Amino acid sequence: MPELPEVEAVRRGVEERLVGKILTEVRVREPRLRRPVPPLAPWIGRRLLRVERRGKYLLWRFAEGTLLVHLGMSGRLAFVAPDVPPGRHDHVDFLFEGSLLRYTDPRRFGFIAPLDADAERAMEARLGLEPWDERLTPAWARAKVRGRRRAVKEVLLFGDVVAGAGNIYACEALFLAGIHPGRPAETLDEDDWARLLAALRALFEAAIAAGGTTLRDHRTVAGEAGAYRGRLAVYGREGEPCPRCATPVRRVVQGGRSTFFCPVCQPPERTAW
DNA sequence: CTTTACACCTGACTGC
DNA sequence: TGCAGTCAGGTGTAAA
Repeated sequence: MPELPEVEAVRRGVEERLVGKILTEVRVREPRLRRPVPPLAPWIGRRLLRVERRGKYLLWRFAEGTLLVHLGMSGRLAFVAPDVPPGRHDHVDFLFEGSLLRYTDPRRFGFIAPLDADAERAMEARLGLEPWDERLTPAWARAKVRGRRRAVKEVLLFGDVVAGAGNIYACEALFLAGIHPGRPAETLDEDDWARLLAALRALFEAAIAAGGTTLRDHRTVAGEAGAYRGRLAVYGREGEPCPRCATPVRRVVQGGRSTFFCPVCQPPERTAW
């Protein structure tokens, strides 16, 4: 589910209500997430200083230590009234001085883990730059993928150039930039990267403003669906007319995942297949 | 180094 | 209705 805009919508909502508050209680009903939920008792009594986002990861910065939260494919965080009984997939409750933040995750692909300095360094080494990082220039991106013949769409998903794009926004950004998803990453010149980076930034900004894209699971922490879905140009629209040229949108499979694109607005040139 | 395969889970949908 | 098969917004590991 959640890509950068959805995680950012959750980050803002959590920060708004919980910064400065103390974690007073944790209830773990189902510890079997993608990684087992660690003992959280030591975190009780700690004050939450701020909530950061890095790619699709949430970093809960406490006065002592950091908790890393990832929502996986179907994870949600939502504020609920303290007397609402938990449902089948409501795995963890966090109580902060009367506010109940509930973690729900039907597929259990998400995780909650302490993040020490070493683990954070390892994460930083693996992860690409934030879309708005000043170091993320067309020249930097081009150098980063030198020698990689892998398709640009798969490189976007891997997230080691730009962090935060998943399947929806990778497809949408390539459409906005007019770049064929199958082009080997190393064939993009600086002009291509300039358009692609600009497209990603504009797309993420618009999607964040709309509260993200809800296909199925995503909700803001207030429980509202994200409104960006209706603005998707190609994702999930196989056979429908391209909004720019009316050519039917095509679907192909790359790395086992669906890719949607317009064969006219995103001309093939040199493709990976 | 790169690429591929697969594993982790449940639920929604399609076709028979 | 039911049942089997397919697909889904994401990592992370192992093997080739």
